[in-house]
Amino acid sequence: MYMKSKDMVELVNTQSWMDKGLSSQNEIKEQERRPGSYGMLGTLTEEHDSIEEEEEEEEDGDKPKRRGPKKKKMTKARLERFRARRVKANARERTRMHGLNDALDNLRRVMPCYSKTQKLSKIETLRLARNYIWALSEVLETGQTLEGKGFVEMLCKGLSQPTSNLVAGCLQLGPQSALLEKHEEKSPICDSTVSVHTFNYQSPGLPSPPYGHMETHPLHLKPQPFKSLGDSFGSHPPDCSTPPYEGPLTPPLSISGNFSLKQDGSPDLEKSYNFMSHYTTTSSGHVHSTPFQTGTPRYDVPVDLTYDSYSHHGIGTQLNAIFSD
DNA sequence: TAGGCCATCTGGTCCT
DNA sequence: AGGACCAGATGGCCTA
Repeated sequence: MYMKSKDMVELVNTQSWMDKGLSSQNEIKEQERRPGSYGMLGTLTEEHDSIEEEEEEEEDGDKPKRRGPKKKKMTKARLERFRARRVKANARERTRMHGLNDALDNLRRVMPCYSKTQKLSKIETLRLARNYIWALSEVLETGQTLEGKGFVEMLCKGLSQPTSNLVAGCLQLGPQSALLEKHEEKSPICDSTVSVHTFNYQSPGLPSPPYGHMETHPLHLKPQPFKSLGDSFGSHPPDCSTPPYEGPLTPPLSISGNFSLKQDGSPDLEKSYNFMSHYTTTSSGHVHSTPFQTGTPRYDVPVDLTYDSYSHHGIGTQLNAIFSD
């Protein structure tokens, strides 16, 4: 009854995978590698068989009868249809999740800190995005210049120490670094070949470009030395393709509504992140933390680090948690 | 080995 | 009926 994974790959491949051009050997191998994939269908079939048996038992047993429409017998034909439907649904779901991941990737690209080699995790990307929106709306609302330190602090609220270090490191890069990035396709700070960084956060001025890629980031459409956020966004918005906004400002984006703020105006994030760490990268491009050794001299970003550790839920749950707090 | 992160499968629900 | 969306479950990979 078990369908071999190879057969399943072929089956799926002939469906939506071909449509999306996802039929590379690597991806097929990825599918074959995954234990949760396809083999489960066999299990599922058995489950249905057992349901039938259970129903038969119910008829002559003492158990109360099941309500609702009686389940039809799983004939071979029905089973086949069910299986085909399931395979199609799986393929759709896969495609959907790929789309979601693509969107997340696009989001990563416009974040103040982007590196192809050092991807932020999904949850950290969402947190950073929230902070970024918050910081930008703060600029729009108050029109005030954000000090570099303050900007970084805003961005790092609620982020893990490794991500905070990463953000702070990226924001410290000057235009030279942007050039480097252009040549090397990655920021030296974010280079995954450099495994450990600490940041001596000393810039009293404003964050310097790049915030990610010059080509894509809205703040980089006019690559010029950063004066200040106030200068850049004051009466004359940056020279970008977006026409100047003439209408009333977006009602403060309901900062207090979108982000629950403490009295000092910072997002209210409960738990403290109570260990200090460097950030390191893995071969898979993820940021990982390394706790500092006691007594090791270090220069950390003086960010009031808080970290609300959401439990491991689905991304939907995580989104809810992020946007409801 | 534990924990974080991830991709995938799956069944339920809602919508068209 | 079929597709989109969602959340739970599962297991692999990686690092500390």
